[in-house]
Amino acid sequence: MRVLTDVVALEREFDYAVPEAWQRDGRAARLRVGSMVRVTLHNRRVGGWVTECDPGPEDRSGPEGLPSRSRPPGPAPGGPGGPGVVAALPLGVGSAAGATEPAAGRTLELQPLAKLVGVGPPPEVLELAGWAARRWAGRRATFFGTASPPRVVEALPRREGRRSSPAPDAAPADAGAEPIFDAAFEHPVSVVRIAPAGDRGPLLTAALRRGDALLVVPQVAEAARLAGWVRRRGVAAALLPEDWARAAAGGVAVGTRAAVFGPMPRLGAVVVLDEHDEALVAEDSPTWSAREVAVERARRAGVPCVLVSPTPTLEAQELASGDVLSVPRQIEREGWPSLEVVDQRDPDTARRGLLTETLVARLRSAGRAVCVLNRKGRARLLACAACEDLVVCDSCAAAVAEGTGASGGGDLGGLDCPRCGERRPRVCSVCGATRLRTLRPGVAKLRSELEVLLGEPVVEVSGPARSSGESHDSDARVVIGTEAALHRIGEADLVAFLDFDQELSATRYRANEQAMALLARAARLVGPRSGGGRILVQTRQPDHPVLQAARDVDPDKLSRHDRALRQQLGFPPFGALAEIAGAAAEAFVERLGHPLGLEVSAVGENRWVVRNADRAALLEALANVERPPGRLRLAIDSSRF
DNA sequence: CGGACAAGCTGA
DNA sequence: CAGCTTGTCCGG
Repeated sequence: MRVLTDVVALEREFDYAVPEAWQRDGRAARLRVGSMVRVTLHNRRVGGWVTECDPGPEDRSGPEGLPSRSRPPGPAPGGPGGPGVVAALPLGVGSAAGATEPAAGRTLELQPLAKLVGVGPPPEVLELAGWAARRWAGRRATFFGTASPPRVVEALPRREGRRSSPAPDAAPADAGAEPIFDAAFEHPVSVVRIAPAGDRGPLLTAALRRGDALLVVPQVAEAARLAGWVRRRGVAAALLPEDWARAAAGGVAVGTRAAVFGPMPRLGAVVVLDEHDEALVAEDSPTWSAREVAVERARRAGVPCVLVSPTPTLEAQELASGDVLSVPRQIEREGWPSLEVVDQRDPDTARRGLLTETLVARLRSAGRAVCVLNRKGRARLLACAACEDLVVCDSCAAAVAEGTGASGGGDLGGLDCPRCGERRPRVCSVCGATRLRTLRPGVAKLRSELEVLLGEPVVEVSGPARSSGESHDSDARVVIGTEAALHRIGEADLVAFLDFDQELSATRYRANEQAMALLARAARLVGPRSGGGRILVQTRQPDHPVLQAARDVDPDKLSRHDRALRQQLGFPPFGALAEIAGAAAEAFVERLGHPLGLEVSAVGENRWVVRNADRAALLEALANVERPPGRLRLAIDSSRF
């Protein structure tokens, strides 16, 4: 048995013997490509996946995972046309060496497999994972892990039958628009644009008609809701990752981004909902995109892939080679709220700062309202939770910020002085307390000012996750917070962006799409204009392409604008860029060298950005670099640039 | 990745 | 030169 271990840094595969006892007790018969096993490696037990059952005689150099000088050029590991399972040699210990093979081949006594853990990803998913590893220059074991069941699966259950055929479409409201939903499934890849409050039911129904559909959404909560929706229509649905075994038995499957590596045996179609949502792209390296894996999976299975969004990304449009299917304009328009733009350049308006007259008037007359003030990044000011003293630098007295190199979750990271670079532990130097409070003067001050203006409580909502302590978000009629508030509030009548220029002026190449996505997110919160849903945007750029597109309910207008720009500047999806960081970054960049057209720039200690207008060339070059040992973060097409 | 083992460093 | 640290190699 050839095995890829779960030792991520180890791309090489190793061969193991099937213990005699396994032949007798039936375990040998359960072994197949994808099976999860434990093996002995260098005096320790590690997990792994069977990648080949009949590896055949091998020359001593063994299967190399990485391209190496000694290996003849051939198909990439995991790629199409990879090693097929060849002849039927009897499974067993040290299957006889082929007569033509070098004698060195089988003199090695193989170690036995240590344990059969359970069922793993099916072969076609392993190959897909291998493809993804190459595409995002990551390790196969990482993706194999993503594709594996969350808990040990000893055996697959029987497939649950459809309890009944899908109910006929119960919502004939946009019957006139329906043919496009079926048409979407007649192409290998298509993009369907449906307004935030538009009805995705007919599209999903069309998906279910294709057989075992895979439905991918950005958020966990949404996956659960969608699975419920499918089940209510009389169709059994596995919710990934929990129902991994059930999904492996067949049927409709629903899940978030990792679900694109789900074990479904008879895919009929793949649908990605809200494909614009950044949650579909892994934040940490490898920065794989579920949208793209979905397309590749569907392609390999020979089934259609439909990418759905109120505001389709250029990436999606490229994958579908251009066309965006949409409902008639009037219907689409109805699925967006009304948009009001306040021009902050107006002198009378400007005088009031962020709390403009229009804003206050709309907040007064609205039902539930959410004010969004984006203050991304780390807190600027910290105060001691005990003595309320401002935390300042010991040597220069400048206000210190949260360290940037901190490990993320750890609150024991240091504090960095932005002025003199001094670093110190995260404690109050006056009283020694370790609990510090972040001051976000922007939001805090506005909250109290707004409270005075409105004469009623205004609650600040912040932080990405709702912590158990504060559950009173929903009590106040008006809340204020960062973008996170949009994810924490379920419903509202009005969303007001107090300073949208923060979004519009961001220098990230995807800034426009991200700003539009934010409006779409707000739109879903407040619902259609017919139900009173409205969005208010304060800006100094009222004619910005994003706002024009939103005002006209014409997302394609923005796409055309952005496409031209990105094409010209060589940004994804036309050119490619990658961030290379970490201790091993320098070695990696060195090995990468300077292939044709490659632009390499150092952007800090141990950090490089490489770009190439020729997208395929850069991806290929990155995939072919033999990974140096050490920590390496490789973010391909990261949207942070 | 992490164990094994070799090469280098320290102290008496 | 033992005893320990640091570095490099390699795994079936």
